[in-house]
Amino acid sequence: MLELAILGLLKEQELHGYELKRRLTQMLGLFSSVSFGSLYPALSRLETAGAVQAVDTPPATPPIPATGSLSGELAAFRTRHGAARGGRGKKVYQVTPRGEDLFEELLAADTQSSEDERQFRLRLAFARYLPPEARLGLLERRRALLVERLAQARAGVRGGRERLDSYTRSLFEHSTESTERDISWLDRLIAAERTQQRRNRPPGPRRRPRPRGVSTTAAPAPPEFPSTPAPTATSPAAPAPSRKDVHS
Amino acid sequence: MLELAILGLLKEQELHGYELKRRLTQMLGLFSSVSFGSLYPALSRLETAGAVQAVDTPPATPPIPATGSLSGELAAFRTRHGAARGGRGKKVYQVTPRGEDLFEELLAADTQSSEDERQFRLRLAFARYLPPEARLGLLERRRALLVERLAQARAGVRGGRERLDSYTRSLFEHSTESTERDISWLDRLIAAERTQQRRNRPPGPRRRPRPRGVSTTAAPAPPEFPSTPAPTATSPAAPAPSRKDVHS
DNA sequence: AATTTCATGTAATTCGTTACATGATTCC
DNA sequence: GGAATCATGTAACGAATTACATGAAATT
Repeated sequence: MLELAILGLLKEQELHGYELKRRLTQMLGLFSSVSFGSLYPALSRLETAGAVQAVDTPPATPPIPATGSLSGELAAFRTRHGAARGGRGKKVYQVTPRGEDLFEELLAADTQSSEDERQFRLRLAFARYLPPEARLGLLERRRALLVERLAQARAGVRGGRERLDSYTRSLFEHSTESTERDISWLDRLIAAERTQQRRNRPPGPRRRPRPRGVSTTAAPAPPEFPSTPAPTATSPAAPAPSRKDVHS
Repeated sequence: MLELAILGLLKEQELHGYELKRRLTQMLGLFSSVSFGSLYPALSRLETAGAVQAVDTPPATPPIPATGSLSGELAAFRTRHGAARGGRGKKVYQVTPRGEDLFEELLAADTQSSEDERQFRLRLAFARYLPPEARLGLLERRRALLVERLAQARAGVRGGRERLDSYTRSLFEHSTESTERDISWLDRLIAAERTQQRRNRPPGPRRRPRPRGVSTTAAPAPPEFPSTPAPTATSPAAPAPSRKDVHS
């Protein structure tokens, strides 16, 4: 998870750990913060795995002005070269081709396990790097999961004998409402995605171009979009195709 | 976290692990599932700590019908007595007085750290066990946190140079909107809570009855409710005091 | 010169998961 | 008597956190 986020940010720009943390925290500001205690080890792992590497910063600073100041020159040396690697200088990282592959792999992996809220958001934030089909799959899996949860939550409440106290009830109602909103938001995204895909593959005589056997783990059954899997007030009337926004 | 949830459920009803898991999963259905691999160890810890204990089920089943069946009697024995504790019989737990204390303690603890969504929801679900002031504190701290996050997210986006692609943008907008809704939901809860507290402590001559020095960790400054900590569109016009629901 | 902020890292701990292993009960 | 379900537990592992330790650069 952290690896994916790091690689994603590093793809766009070379960064060092400290700055990376700031961006992650802000980017994940919508989900959570990241601590140095997890960031640096993650960076080390990635470096060991050959997914990222410290860049040789070309000395934009005057190349050794030879001021005679031993400590100054030493500091400059440490910052830019060897010692910086092992010592305390700033280490600016970049992704390697190996890292690009890893990124793709991590992004495509459909863990779908618990604590997926962050996972999903993270993947969506990097959705532009996904092939269109995988993108749709991501959105649809998420939608299915939310619909499922909603149904279960409602069943649980209806099945449960004990009436809830006001706090639990309020929590339940608010959560339910939020999930419904999430679902219809996903519906809009999915609709936009479909529109977009139709536009880019316009005069295709075959409706479904038979998905090439790439990822075996995802979507064995066709999407079957508007056939509300749960009958209970899931699709909010109409998907409201107001926003026709296309990525970037 | 898990301990708190277990104690809270066990407070209302004696349960065994398997059933506990089912209820937890459903209750946390709004947040997440729980695995046996974490549930049983948690139960063991609580038992070791003397917070819960296996109940001596009074033999509602006919007390040893003396059928001559050795294995049958052995099984019955195991289910109800000694061996059941160490062996494989159903173990029904109840909270001890010690456990009640632990529950109060865990519930009152204001961890406020990361992964607090679940924490907050769990605490709110048990809010009826909190003293009114602590309840208000819980809601207000949550609100403050969301407001703070919202402000930071907006600042981050405005500060960031790179324009976001459509997915990130949509994610950001949706998250922002959700958070705003959460905040105004909290506003309603807080307002209801205040109304409720005024009603129960009606003709008090002193407005603020000088909080007794109990918890040092929370709310050193007075609540200062409607003074929007972040100026940016936080309070949604009016708190809309439509629902006057009081707990249970 | 001192303090703050930037910057990198390690160690111990927390809290949970998945996978595995086993036994008891119920139903066909 | 065999399968599904109920029920309890252990072992190995995972991902992140907090606390600690250190040092370099910028600011006052």
